[in-house]
Amino acid sequence: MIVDDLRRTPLLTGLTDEQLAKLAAIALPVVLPAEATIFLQGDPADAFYLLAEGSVKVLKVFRDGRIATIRHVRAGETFGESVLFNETYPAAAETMAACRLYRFASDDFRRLMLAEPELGLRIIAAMAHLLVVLNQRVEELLLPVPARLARYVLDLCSEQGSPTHCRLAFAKQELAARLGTVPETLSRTLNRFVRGGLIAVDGNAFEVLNRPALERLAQQ
Amino acid sequence: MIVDDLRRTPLLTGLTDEQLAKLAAIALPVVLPAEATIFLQGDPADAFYLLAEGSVKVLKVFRDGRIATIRHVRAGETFGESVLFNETYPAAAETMAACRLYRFASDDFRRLMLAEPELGLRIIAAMAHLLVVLNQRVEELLLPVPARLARYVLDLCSEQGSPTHCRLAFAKQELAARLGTVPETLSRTLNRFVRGGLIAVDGNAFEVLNRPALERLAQQ
DNA sequence: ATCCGAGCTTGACGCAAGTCAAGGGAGTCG
DNA sequence: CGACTCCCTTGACTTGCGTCAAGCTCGGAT
Repeated sequence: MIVDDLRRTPLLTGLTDEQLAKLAAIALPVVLPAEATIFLQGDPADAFYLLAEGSVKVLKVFRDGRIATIRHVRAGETFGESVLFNETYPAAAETMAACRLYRFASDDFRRLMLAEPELGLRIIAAMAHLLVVLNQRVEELLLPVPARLARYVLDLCSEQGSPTHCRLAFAKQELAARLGTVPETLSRTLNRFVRGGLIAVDGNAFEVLNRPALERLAQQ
Repeated sequence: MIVDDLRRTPLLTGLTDEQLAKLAAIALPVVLPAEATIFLQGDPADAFYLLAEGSVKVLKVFRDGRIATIRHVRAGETFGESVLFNETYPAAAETMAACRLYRFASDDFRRLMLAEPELGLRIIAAMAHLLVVLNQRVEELLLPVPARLARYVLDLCSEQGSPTHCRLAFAKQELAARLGTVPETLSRTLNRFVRGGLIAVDGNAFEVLNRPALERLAQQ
């Protein structure tokens, strides 16, 4: 049931059943397998998406084939919101796993927003969050790789609710792309952290051993 | 007159006099000299701003004193919009010249937005634009300095309406910060461009001599 | 078991770009 | 007119990180 998916979305909690129903009326369910392209950078943009289940990455592809991941989208989050007032997508999106998502046509959504101002507030909240994420990304890219990695590990821990343990949900090369670097450099940096006693690594599981040092590194 | 300033803002064109009056009612005029700090990164965020006159830069300051400019705000643009749903500012803002600006308290604005959904659309448009800018910034930072400079020069030309000529409105060290680099590197890169016959430089005025080559460079 | 391939790691190397230090205008002040 | 400052430039040096090229490990297919 579409409304149930919408209700489960953090962004939309607190909306009335009536509001959710109106939203559901313009939501187009989409099901995609893993590694599917949802849109490419520069594509004409006429819709944004809500990810109900699965996992998606937003990325930039460069002329020389390099790929940089901007963000990983998790279930319950939206992506492509900027299209509400842009004519092309500023980045590409592709699925990392099988996904269920909902597509909202910008026109429909804009119309609905005028009738339900509350929805506008929600979208603004989503965009504000995105702005914060992008701001972080800009800040990170101005920092050396070890700082980026330290930040990522600390964030991952707090996200997974443990002060010291966390687990990567994807391959390390994926993490390298997310950090704006390459697998070789990630491997070396991780190694240096381990030798320095900052963290312990077991496959995709990380353990923070020296949080203060890691936090110091994250600052720059 | 506040309403006149608002009417001149591209973002707000098309609003009715009544809507503008309501906006004006919650706008707090602020006058600042050059080089004044408007807010710092991490400051509690309870307002965003519309720049009526002057020029402002949004920047990040790092522990080691390095400064990176995120964007230059020109008259008629807003900044700090993300605070509508965030509790702190993600970057700092300071004036580059004497400025007249209007401060909008987030609470006031949110209230007004529910009464005037149209305003929500405008703010969403502003945020969508910001998202595009930040996206560009992320993309740029993944490119080498010459590519960033090439992009900047090309953008500056098109912004100033000439295919070949443009003029920098501020010191070169300011440009270096905007490009995420240092004056020395900018100087050398500029020099290489000149020696390669890509551009001519006279003080703060640039002339594009070989646009195709510059565009190729801008790609990567 | 054996083979294979994907993902990860390691080493050697090169280059882009940052740092440090010094020197050159150009404008402004006394 | 010098002296000061600010901005820009130049040179020499250092280093972080990407590239290229091997190995390594481990899980799946046969």
